[in-house]
Amino acid sequence: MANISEIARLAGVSVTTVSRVLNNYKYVSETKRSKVQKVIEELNYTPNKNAIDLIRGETKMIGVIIPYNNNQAFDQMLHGILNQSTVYNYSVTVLPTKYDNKKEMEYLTMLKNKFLDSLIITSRSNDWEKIVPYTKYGSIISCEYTTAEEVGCAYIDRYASYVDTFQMLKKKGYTNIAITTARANESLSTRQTIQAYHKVIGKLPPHLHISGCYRLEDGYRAAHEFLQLNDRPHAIYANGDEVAGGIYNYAQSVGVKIPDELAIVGQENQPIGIALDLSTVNHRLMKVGEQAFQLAIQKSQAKVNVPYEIIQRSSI
Amino acid sequence: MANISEIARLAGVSVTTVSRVLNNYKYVSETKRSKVQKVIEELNYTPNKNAIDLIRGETKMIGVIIPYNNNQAFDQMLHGILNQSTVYNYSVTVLPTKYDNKKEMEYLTMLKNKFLDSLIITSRSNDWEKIVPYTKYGSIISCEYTTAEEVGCAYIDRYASYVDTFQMLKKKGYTNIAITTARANESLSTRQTIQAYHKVIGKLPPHLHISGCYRLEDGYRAAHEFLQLNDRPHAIYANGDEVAGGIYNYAQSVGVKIPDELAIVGQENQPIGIALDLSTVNHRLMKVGEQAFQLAIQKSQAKVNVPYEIIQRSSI
DNA sequence: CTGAAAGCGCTAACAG
DNA sequence: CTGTTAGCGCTTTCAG
Repeated sequence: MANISEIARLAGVSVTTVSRVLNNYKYVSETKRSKVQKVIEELNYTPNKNAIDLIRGETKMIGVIIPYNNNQAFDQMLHGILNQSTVYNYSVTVLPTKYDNKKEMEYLTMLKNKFLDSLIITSRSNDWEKIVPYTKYGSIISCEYTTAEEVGCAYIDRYASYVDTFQMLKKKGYTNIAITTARANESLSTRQTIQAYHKVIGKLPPHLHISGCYRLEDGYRAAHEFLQLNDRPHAIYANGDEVAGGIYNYAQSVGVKIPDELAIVGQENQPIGIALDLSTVNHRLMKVGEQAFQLAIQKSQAKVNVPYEIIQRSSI
Repeated sequence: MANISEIARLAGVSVTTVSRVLNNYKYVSETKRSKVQKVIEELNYTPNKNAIDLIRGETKMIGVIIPYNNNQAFDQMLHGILNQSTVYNYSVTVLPTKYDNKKEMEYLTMLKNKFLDSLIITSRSNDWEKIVPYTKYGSIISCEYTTAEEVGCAYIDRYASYVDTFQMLKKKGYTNIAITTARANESLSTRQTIQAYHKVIGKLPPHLHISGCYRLEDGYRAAHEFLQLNDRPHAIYANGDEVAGGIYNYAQSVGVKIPDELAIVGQENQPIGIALDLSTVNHRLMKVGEQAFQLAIQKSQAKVNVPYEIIQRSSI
């Protein structure tokens, strides 16, 4: 394909001049400018992005690390990022890790090899000490709070949100409260959920916690297990609305009345929760994504707190 | 940051040798190889991807055009693509158009400027004549059927699926059938839905078609309108399970019995439909995405049909 | 206002 | 097995 020197030759000018009209420089005579433009049109020429990125040392490309690429929560953050990216003319590449440490490090390398200008981490598996050194190569933004000062964050105060939720449940008179989580103790959110439980309710009996919950079927499974306990829970705080929906469905199928016999609270205010009229905690993940994007392009190290909201519906 | 010639200098070899160890060439003496590797470690060196892409003329980057970045259907295809991309070591960049013709053309240019190796189009707004010329610069794969032979397709036979659905509805005895769609006549699926309706049911009265339906609230709105008609529909074929869920919810809220007074069929077999036990047509969009990815990396122009499946639940 | 020339960081003939 | 050299396609001094 045609390149800049061919354009220059055909237009009878230097490559510099061509580069100048390409980049809308002022000091180019109208004669030459139009001549160059004409040749560009004729040859249907488009400058090579790789060459430009190489020389500029900048790509306008931002990477988004997500553990799972089919999870409502991470999708929401991704959508927030995508919304902003189009208005600021950035490209976004999606980097799924499945919480594989090595994969995650490969993605961090993309910052170092100049492929990415910045990286947004929605959830990570490597320790921060492993990640922080890469801030030298580009800005890194986290969607979970971290004390690492080189890393900007757009975060929700999950601990506070969990405390609030348990307090609400307690105030409503629910005593035997169960929880579901995605990953087990390797996950910060899970640890925070349990901490909040300790603080508000007391010790969490192991049989009232089921992890490995991601989607509807997991909710079914969890409800099935919870409901066959001798002292079955009066309320379940699920780690997402889809899981909560599964719990609801299972409970219905075995004739357990919601909320009289079982209260349910989900998270993230998803359509399924709206449809089933489930109470939920909206962590405004899309807003988190939008904020993260802003921090990324500003190469900011600020810690921005995104407020959450408890939405009460009839499942409680 | 360090570059290849610095490594060469420090290791006391030529850049070629460094390049060779970087790319695992055979003919490098163990002595030099380890020496080079040592320097690379010491300097914490990573080769610049832009330089490599520039010289290779290939980026292992594939773009995915989606109209909306928060739509269940397009998300599913994206997830299929993402699933494959990690196993084949490709990167994926998401390109949201909002059906803006100009934006879409900008994305096509990314093929031409060597940023993208190939492009998957989940839904387009420009005419194929505008798009096809870009196949010269990289492979273009469509997730909707097209006769353009330069373009590979991973598609579902939507027309057949719509015909099947209407026939099922007819056989069940439903007579007054309404539909919802996303875009109006500018969309191929909408036109195909209407065609299928014509074929199976007959002329589609305008008041039995509501477009602009994307999510739960739109389903509410549509149901509200449909149910206040004098001859209100006995069945609604919605263009997605979320919309179907909204219809269901609204019907429930006004005491309309499902399916006795109103039958509902959705599309895409989403969690919300499972939870509400809504019948649906599963177009296996994730599989479509996976297929599209395969065609993309094989630069294939094949037309691959992905079979759909009608799932009957209690809403019909 | 214009152009020559020196790179950006890497790969790949080609000639040993 | 190794190094020299010529690019990939563009931007940007620098000197007119």
